[in-house]
Amino acid sequence: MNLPPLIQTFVLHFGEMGSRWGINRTVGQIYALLFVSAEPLCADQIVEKLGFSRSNVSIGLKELQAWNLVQLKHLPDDRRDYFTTPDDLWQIVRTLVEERKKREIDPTLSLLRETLLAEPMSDEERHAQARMREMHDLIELLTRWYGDMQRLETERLVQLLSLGARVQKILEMKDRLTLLPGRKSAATGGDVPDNRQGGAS
Amino acid sequence: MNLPPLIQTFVLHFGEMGSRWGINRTVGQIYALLFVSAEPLCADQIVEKLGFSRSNVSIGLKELQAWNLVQLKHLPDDRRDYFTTPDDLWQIVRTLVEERKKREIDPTLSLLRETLLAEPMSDEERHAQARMREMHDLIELLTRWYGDMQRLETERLVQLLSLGARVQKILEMKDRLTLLPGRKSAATGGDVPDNRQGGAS
DNA sequence: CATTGTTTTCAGAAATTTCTGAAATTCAAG
DNA sequence: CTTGAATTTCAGAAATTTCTGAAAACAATG
Repeated sequence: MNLPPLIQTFVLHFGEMGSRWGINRTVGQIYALLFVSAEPLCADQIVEKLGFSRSNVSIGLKELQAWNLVQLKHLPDDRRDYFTTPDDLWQIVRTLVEERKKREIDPTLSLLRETLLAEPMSDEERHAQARMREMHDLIELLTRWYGDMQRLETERLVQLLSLGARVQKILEMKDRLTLLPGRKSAATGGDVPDNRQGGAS
Repeated sequence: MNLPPLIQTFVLHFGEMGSRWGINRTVGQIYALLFVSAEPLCADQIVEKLGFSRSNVSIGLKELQAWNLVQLKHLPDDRRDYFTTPDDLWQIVRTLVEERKKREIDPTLSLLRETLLAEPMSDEERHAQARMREMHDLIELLTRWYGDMQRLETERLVQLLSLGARVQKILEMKDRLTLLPGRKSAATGGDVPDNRQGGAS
């Protein structure tokens, strides 16, 4: 591996993290390298810097492309592909979540929905189904929420996140406003559905 | 594998999903099984139902305990350990996120912080550092937000999530209120402004 | 349509992870 | 202490994943 120490540390760490998240170490390292590089890199440069075989890098890049995590660039008079990561970190996060959802959450939701249609043949299955329904509803709630957040402009999203728990205060304020006599419910577009989950523990 | 079809489907799916999230298939299946079971199960029952070796189950259960994902129960006059998952799904989600944060996010944040202290030796490193700072700040923002959410009571949290994008509307309303002359911004954690009959749509 | 520079594919090698059975350990009760 | 039911450990087997080099495919150029 042929990198300045600072970058090497980072790259190794992300290889490690990647593998804990079900992403192979090579791919994690390639991504980390692209992420910190000022300029787009081509496959051979990556080979040179990380010391993997050419084919390994090729497969890794293909995988990153399949995840929409890299952008392709071309230099004039050079037909090699050069790769970068988006400048906008939020864009990266969005893509990551989106892809993960597509591959893991959505299929899980489908499976749960199907399973919930089946006729339980025993109490055992009846109980299992009830649990699956709880899970289904929870995932759906989270997914809906995510969809809403995904649609917000980044600036608004950051605003909201920065607010953190203080959003609570504002909601209480809204409660008070909407409770005032003679006013129609304020700009909420309706009341919050009672979506309570789970119970005692 | 010795399970009713409905449950088997679920268990297999979660084994699969587990392995995509860096959790081994066995552990995923054991967890799924416990999750849908009405009664606590002991290791031998799990062996019987899933058909893994006894030792494999033992290791899997140990791992789940290390992740705080299962609860131990004891039946009177039986010294075997029986395992369940919490009834409250939100509790499960909280634990999952918390553990994942502890193992992956926190170390990453530390590494980033350390890396940011180093003196860059080249433009290459300087640029890398700038990228790492962006990443650090983003993760920290998300982590802070998560900490806030974690602290909310489940009921409040669900309320907030159900609100989804509509929270926007409320914030706009709040903006309008706080923009009225003579008030300081409310987003700083101060108390809630008293209600003016402003122009909420 | 041959040449050249480049990327991709793929079969098997290497590495890693997971799983097993046998032995060791634990611990409550006689 | 011993016994015996239960759990854990661990070395190696099995399975899976990752990685490589050589060959094939591709695509722009003359």
